[in-house]
Amino acid sequence: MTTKEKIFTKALELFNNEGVEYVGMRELAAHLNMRVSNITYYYPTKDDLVFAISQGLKEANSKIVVENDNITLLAFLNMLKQVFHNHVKYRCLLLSFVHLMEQNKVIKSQYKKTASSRNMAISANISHLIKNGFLKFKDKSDVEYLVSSLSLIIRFWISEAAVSQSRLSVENQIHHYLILTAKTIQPYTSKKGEKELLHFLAGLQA
Amino acid sequence: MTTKEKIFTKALELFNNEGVEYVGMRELAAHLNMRVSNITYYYPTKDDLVFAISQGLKEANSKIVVENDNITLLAFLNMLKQVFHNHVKYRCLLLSFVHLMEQNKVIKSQYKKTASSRNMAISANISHLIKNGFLKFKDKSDVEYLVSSLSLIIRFWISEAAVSQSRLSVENQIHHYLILTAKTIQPYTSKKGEKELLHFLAGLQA
DNA sequence: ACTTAAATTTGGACATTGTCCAAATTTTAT
DNA sequence: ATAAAATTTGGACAATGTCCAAATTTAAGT
Repeated sequence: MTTKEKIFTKALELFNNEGVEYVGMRELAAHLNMRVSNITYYYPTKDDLVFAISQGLKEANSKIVVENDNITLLAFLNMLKQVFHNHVKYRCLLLSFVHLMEQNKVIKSQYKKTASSRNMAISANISHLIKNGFLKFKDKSDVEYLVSSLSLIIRFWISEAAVSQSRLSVENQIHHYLILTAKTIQPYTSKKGEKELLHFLAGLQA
Repeated sequence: MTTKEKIFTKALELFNNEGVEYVGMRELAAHLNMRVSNITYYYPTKDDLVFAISQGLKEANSKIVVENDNITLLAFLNMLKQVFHNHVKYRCLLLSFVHLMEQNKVIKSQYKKTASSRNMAISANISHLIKNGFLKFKDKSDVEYLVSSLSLIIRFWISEAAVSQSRLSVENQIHHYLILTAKTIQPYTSKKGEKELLHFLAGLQA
């Protein structure tokens, strides 16, 4: 493992445990048996380090979220499950989300792209799920608002969990918000869709 | 206006505009034609100042959220609308939400109370809305998850808006998330409930 | 093997932050 | 008018992220 990778890994670990804002460069350096300016050689500013981590999340998610015309509702929900797990691995980012947006302009512009492409990916998947008979909508604008709802849950569930559900294990937190996600979709399912949705929920208990 | 109130007001203004973390004590003092240590006389630490502001939001919301057995769905939605407006007035708090939770233990314990009492208030209102024939649920657990969904939207809509909807005016942002809230409730409305809900949505346009 | 250049690591400096305190000043009460 | 209390002030402190010149290690060419 290169020095740069060691820094990345230890930073992610400490940031996740204590919060990005509460891990100083000196503390990070101490954990690495390194001097501070050695870190700044690879990552000139703390923002650069955070940005690198955000790229890590982006890559991890890009491996999961795939465009697929033949997607099923079950596959869609399982995809979200994997995204949730990635969010746990990179939770420091999501917990400092708005703060990072305000502070770090590179992350902000980067994120805007990610956000809109995610929204489009969700929209596309919803369209496919309609076409494939898993979902049905009375009103066209309902689709748009379902996408908004899902975006909100996906982006902020871990923040909510940190505040309200910290007594639960990580696994149970994920379950809770996956159920919430499924329930949000449920009103728009067809018979076929609801069957898969219930199957997904049953699978969560096992 | 007392010195303490002047500090409070100016701090809220600057915090809202620039973010809590990006307004230093010296900058705040300069805007007040005051020395830093004069602020710390009234608010020994910045946390104390932030806590005072959080109390302001709490009081503002407590005036709105009332227990009412005869509540209608329209009244419930209008209550949420006022809460949303309060959130705009105190947006610095909600934007730094998770960050403040981690850092400021007084705010954290304070918030946990507020959060659970809010959840209970929403739950109580939903129960009344069921009893009064505006909502109906097939599954009992659906109630619990609707409450969770509403909590999530209420708490994080402004964070989402700051990132994704910053091009919209504040008024339009509020509209967007009120519609989202209404759509979240819609699947569980009775005929009577849906009528009021549509009336509320129509009122938003005017 | 020796020299040179590049890459890496180091210690110390800098400005900025929130916090704190003793002294000075203003206000209030007697 | 005087004493006490409340308020305001300037300056200090440790901690933070950032930066830079010098020292050290590594790699490459002869």
